[in-house]
Amino acid sequence: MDNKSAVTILSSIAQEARLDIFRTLVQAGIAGLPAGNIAEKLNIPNSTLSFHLKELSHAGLVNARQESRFIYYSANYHAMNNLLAYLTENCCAGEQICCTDTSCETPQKDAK
Amino acid sequence: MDNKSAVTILSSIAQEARLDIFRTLVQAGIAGLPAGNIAEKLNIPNSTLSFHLKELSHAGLVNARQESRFIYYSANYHAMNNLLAYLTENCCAGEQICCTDTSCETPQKDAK
DNA sequence: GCATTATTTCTATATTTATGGAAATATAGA
DNA sequence: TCTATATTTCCATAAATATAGAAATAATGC
Repeated sequence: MDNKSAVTILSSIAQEARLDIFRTLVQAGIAGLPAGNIAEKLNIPNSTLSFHLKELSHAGLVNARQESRFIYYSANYHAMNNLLAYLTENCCAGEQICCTDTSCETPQKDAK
Repeated sequence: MDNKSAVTILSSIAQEARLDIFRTLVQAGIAGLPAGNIAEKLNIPNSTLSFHLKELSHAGLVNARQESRFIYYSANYHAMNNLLAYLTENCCAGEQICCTDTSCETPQKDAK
């Protein structure tokens, strides 16, 4: 992943409504949820939700599939996984400094 | 970490110049770099850089320390670590679906 | 205190992003 | 085809963010 696509993906979740939407879709699992269902659950007007869903799918973080009259949106776990890998690689010195357990602190020396 | 602070941190790196700045600081290690050094390296005017550094430090992603006439900025690895933990926990179904190796795909069923 | 260097704040401007009502489009059943 | 439902697009507007020159502030050495 390059710098620019990382920014695109980050931007897509760097917004309260959209982070809520994405988290909701993650919870919903691979089947996803119809747009109206998300709108109702999160109390977002349809047009506003549509705008945010477009941002998310443009970034590749959500997938859409039509089923009967509904459009089901679902989280793209793979894309999120790629983002986490990018951040770990490029923004955590490849896990050498920033490890995964929360007790991890910045080393005092010999950080290589 | 709550939703709002996650958005604050995500916003702070969801911008090309700032992601560049942060990556540069990660590479620089715990000693960090003086502001002018970053500006020169990334070819960003001082005032613009200052604006971005403020965003990053407001989000808690970078630390600043004065040393002589220079202000050294450094990456806060711990904060980035917290963000990754939040994303893994809340946006990857707690690693049950979105695991860490890149070959990982979304499961077909029994995602629990 | 003065000059030099480093950085920030101020200011104006340009650009992007978010919001939501109303109209348009799409799907499907009677 | 008509109707109902689901979702998107259009549009205007409001708000937030980014940019960078110029002036202001801070730290240091002479």
